[in-house]
Amino acid sequence: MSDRKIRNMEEFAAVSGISRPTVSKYFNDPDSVRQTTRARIEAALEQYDYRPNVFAINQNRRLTKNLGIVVPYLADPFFAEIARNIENLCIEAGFRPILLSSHGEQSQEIDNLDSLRSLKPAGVLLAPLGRASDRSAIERFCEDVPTVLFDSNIEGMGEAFVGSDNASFVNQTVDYLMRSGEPPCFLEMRTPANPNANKRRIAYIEAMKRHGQDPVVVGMEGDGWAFEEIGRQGTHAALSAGDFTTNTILCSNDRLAIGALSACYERGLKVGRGSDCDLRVASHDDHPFSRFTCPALTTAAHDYTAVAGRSVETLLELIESGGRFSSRQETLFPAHLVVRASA
Amino acid sequence: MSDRKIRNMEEFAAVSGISRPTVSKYFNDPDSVRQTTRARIEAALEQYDYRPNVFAINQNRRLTKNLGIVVPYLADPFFAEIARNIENLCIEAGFRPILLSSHGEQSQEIDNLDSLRSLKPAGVLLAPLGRASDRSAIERFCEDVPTVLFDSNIEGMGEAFVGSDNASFVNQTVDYLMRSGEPPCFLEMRTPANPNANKRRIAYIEAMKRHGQDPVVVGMEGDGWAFEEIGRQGTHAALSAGDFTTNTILCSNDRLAIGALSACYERGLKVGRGSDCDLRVASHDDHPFSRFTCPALTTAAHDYTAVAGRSVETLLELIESGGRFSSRQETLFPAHLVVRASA
DNA sequence: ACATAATTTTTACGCGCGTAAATTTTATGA
DNA sequence: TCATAAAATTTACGCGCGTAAAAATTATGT
Repeated sequence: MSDRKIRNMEEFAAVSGISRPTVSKYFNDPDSVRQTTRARIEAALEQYDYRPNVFAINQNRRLTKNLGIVVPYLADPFFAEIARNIENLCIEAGFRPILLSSHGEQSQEIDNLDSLRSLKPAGVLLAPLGRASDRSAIERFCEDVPTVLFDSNIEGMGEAFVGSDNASFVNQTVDYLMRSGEPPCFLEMRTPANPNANKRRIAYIEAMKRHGQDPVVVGMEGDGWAFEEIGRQGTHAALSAGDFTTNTILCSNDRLAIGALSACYERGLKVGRGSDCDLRVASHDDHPFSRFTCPALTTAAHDYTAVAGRSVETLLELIESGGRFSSRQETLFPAHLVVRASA
Repeated sequence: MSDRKIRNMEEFAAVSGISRPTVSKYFNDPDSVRQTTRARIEAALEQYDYRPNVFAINQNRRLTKNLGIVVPYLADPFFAEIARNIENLCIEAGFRPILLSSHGEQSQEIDNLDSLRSLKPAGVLLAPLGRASDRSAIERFCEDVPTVLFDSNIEGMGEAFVGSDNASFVNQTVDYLMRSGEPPCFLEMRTPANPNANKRRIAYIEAMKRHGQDPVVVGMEGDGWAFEEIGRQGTHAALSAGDFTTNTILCSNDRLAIGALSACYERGLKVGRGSDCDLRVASHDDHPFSRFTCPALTTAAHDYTAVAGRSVETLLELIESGGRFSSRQETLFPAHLVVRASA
């Protein structure tokens, strides 16, 4: 390993005794050059550790190997987990993922799309903020860049959507709760940020009617992404007000449920399905932490692997199709019930 | 808003009737051009929504406005939270943060440093993996790019380190636990990924000696970043083996504690400081979720704001100093105790 | 050894922008 | 109104690399 610093491909081509265009060809596909030149280049690579500038590479390519990934809030382990899965799949497919978080804010989401435009990505996987998104900004972006939406659907945006089937989530939890105890009351934020929440509420109401029960929806005040705290305070308020007409609470998502469990604990209420328990709490998402709550949370789980896998597959198909599908594809994966101790 | 698409600064300069170099000057500092030309440019900006390509901008700048941020594992809410703080501070300072996660793997950390090199950042804030880091790769990087380490220190690397004072964390929890009940046993991973863990163990042993007590360190098997699961299984094992000689467990960090609480719950052990409780559990970090565990976790809290703020300040000073400090700076912030219900 | 095909090299331009120097245009003041 | 300063324009080059076309070099089969 020589200590001389190689600043660019020009210098590296010089020390390896090969012309720059051939070196360039090598880096794009090592098999596209003659065996002997490949050996010479790789010998030079061992002496001088040179790697092409990733951003200059994509400056003048017909089709780059960049894939953008945008999630609404990366500090939420749910998105961190799914993003990590997607990133790995992109790398396996020979692409270069660029992960950006919108931090729950519209301005950041717009900035992210703008940054991605500059990267000239081959395609983008976008989980939009939802209610807070600037629809027209996203629409314009989708016109320019092949985009697949995931997790949170916005009608008509992007060439495809991959996500989970909210009705499947709710049907499974409601059915389970109905056959194992009292009918569930539904706990949610009054003004949810995400369209999935609305679909879950509707699915809950439908499911309850199907069971011949009156739906009970309890809304909580609060805005932003501090779901646990909203769930905690909202549950305290609802318990004080006597909003829950049964002993069973079905939360719209796990983070609210974590807050609800916290409130129950603070009030000395025992959660679980035993006869000595005061309440049952169930939820949706199978958040990475929900296995570790006390009691562990009964929940409907996303098929993380399927959603991540299908999202990447769909995007790659889209790219190969030249950026357009004949019609917008929607893929929804069913949930699977994870029964733990809380309900 | 015209529908004509502007592809680059050249075209935008044309439609705004100003020369490209002047437009370039405007985007770097709107006040650096004459009022009338500024008005003309901004009028054009309202008609055609053009924004310079962020990556081309930094291709040939003397000093870019890019700042790199590398964290070892972004799916850990602790790092997500501190990264979010740092990102915001960078933006306020007029810089452009690029956040990368090493996903707990050496190869990814090396890749990240390499990507950053391509971005020609003005500086980098690096929270290294720790034990899994490739020291020489990091060392070479620090030679080329002004770098400040944070959270996890590696002796001699980078121009400065900003983090928390592990001894302060442990002293506060140990002192509190000693004066409020039985002496604590220390629960940790046998082979921790992070140097902070080692410092905490040493500080625990020191603190116990100071109190005239025999330290009891309980090590848990396990590797990787699934700390909750390691904590859960390890606690089960330790409880079965009778490793805890007192009723008080002090965990090395909150994520292990979350797992420990889960194990206690599964065994029907009541955690808290009441007379009806079987165990006390305390910990370190004040992880974003530790307020919502059942019971809520007593812990020593990082001064998130101070660490994030000082890290960014230090990096900006470093950049202004031309990338070198006369000597390596180390800033450690003390913890503050957060007493909740678990101990 | 020779014709042919396959690679490589040379040459030259492009991506989108920063930046420096020389020149021209505008603004300012007496 | 004219000299002077300030700002804008023109011109030209650079960043690190992709890529296309033409010329030169190698490898292959017979």
